[in-house]
Amino acid sequence: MHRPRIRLLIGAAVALGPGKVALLEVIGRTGSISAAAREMGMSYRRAWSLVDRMNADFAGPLVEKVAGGKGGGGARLTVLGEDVLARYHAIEEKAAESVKEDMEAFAPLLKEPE
Amino acid sequence: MHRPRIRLLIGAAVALGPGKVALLEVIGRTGSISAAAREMGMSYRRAWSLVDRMNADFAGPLVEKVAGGKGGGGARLTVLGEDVLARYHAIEEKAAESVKEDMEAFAPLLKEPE
DNA sequence: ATGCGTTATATCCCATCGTATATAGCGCTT
DNA sequence: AAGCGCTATATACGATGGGATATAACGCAT
Repeated sequence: MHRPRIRLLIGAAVALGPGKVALLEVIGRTGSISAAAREMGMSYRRAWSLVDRMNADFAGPLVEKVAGGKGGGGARLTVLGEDVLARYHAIEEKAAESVKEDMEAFAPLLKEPE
Repeated sequence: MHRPRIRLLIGAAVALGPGKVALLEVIGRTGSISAAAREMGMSYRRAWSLVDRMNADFAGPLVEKVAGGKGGGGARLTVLGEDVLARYHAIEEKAAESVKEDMEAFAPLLKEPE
């Protein structure tokens, strides 16, 4: 059974979706952009550019980056980053809950992937 | 103010978002894919391919197409198409309502586009 | 039979995106 | 000073998407 999910679009261009959120979480857990990229199977360049875009799109940086130092450096979530993550999850959970029934009615309209 | 929109995802792929929904509505209103494309400022090729993908992704066609005939032919929404549209709007409305407060708390975290 | 406007399809071109790769900069550790 | 691993950045290459254009197929109207 395929599980339809929801992506919240904010404005026209800025969309914080499951992908960026997952990246934020793995960065927070590993303390490194490159480690997160490896774990998620994406190139470092892509992970870095996603982080850069997020840092530019929000009121402040979501990820604090350190080049050089102990272990070569690293990255960690800012307070704003943690906050954004928490609020996103709250929104996602509420939306999923309120829409549960409709989604179940919607699902059978979709073609079953074999 | 940022108004949240909803995008429904099947797994990784996008099943239905604001763009396709708008296209469906204009097709339903104009009775023509090409007329809808003109009105929405997109190429006929793109409109047609979007319709084709939707028809393939759902349990059945959402748009019924007629090549040739009175007025050259046309396109109209199927019963399934109307149903999908209605359910999408219901989902969007409910989700937006349930998430209203959180979105208002989320918005100031975003950089204000000038 | 011809014309009309639509659907249907193919081809070419350009912009965008993402991977892969290479290189530089950084600061702690040794 | 040298090494390490990470951030930072540039370049090249391939894949993808979408626009523009051209052409065919279609079926009703005249």
